[in-house]
Amino acid sequence: MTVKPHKIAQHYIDAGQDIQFYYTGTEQCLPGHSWGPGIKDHYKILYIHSGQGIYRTPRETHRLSAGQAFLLTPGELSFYQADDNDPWNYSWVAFNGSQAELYLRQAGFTREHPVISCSKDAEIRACLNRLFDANQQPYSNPLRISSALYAFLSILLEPDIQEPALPQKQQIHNDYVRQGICYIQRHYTQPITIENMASALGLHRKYIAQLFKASTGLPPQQYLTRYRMEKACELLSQTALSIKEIAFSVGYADQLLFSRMFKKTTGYSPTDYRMTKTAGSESL
DNA sequence: TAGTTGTAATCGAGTTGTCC
DNA sequence: GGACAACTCGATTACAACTA
Repeated sequence: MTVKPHKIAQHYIDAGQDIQFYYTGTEQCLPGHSWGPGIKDHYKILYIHSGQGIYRTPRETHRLSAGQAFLLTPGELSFYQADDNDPWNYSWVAFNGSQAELYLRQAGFTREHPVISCSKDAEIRACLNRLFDANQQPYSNPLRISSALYAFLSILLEPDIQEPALPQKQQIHNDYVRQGICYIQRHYTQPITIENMASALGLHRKYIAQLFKASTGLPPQQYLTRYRMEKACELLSQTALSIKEIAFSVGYADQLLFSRMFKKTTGYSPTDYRMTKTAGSESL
C-alpha cells in the first residue's frame, strides 16, 4: 500500500557530529497502512500523536497508541502497521551517529525495549516542526538542524513532568534513582522487571533497590505498581476503556491480576472505582 | 439461554527485598 | 554475593451480573 506522506523533509547532515540527521516527516496513515518487514541502516524514532497500530520486531509485537514512541534499530528486521479502525498519525525522525545509541539508551530505548511512553505531544510537535522548517530553508543551516534534533532527543531524555503522587514525596538526590524513575515512566506499559531496569542503568538490582528505598521510601517494584495504578485510575475516570484494555495499557497482560493489584492498592475493584468517580463527577 | 465481562480464590514458579 | 522469606505474577477455575 502506498500512502503519500503529509510531509517529509530529507537532508543528510554529516559534519563529523556525534549525531547525524537523516530525515523527518509526519503522516496521517490510511487504515492498514504498513511498512516492512524490512531493515534500515540508521535509527528511526516514530512518535504517535493519535490513533493506534502495531510494531513488530524479531522478539515481539507491540500494540501502540497515542503518546508512545518506538525505535527502529539499524540492521534489525522491523514491521509496523496502522490500525484498521483507528489508524495512527505519527511523526518520525531518522538519524545516526557515534553517540546515537548512548542517547537512545538514556532515553530508555534498547533493542529489548524499543517502545517508550512520552506525554509531551505538544513539545514534540513543536520541536519536529522546527526541525522540518530548518531543513526546508533554501540554505540549510546544519547547526539549526542539529539543534532541533538535539532538542527532540532531550525531550525524550527528560522524565514526564507529571510527578507520580507517591506517599512520600522526598526530593530525589540520586541520578540513578532519577534514571530509574524515568525508566519506569517510559516502560510501565510493558512487562518490565527490576532486573531489566537495573541492567539498563548498569547497576546491580540490590543496589538500585537500596537507592530507591532511600530516595522514594518505596522499593522499585512497589514504585512501579503504584505508578501503574495511578495511570489506571486516570484511565478509569477519564476513558470508557474496558478493564481488560486498561489492564493491558498499564502493563498487565492479565486483567485478573490487574484487578487484584488494583484492589490491593486502592481498596476498590476497578469497576467500583470507576462508578465512584463517575458518580462523583456527575454530582458536580 | 448463551456469550461477555468482571471478581475472587488458589497454587506453583519466578522475582524481589533484606539480612548476613 | 549467597541464602531465604516475602511478594508478585500467570494460569486455572468458579461464580455473578448483565446483555443480546
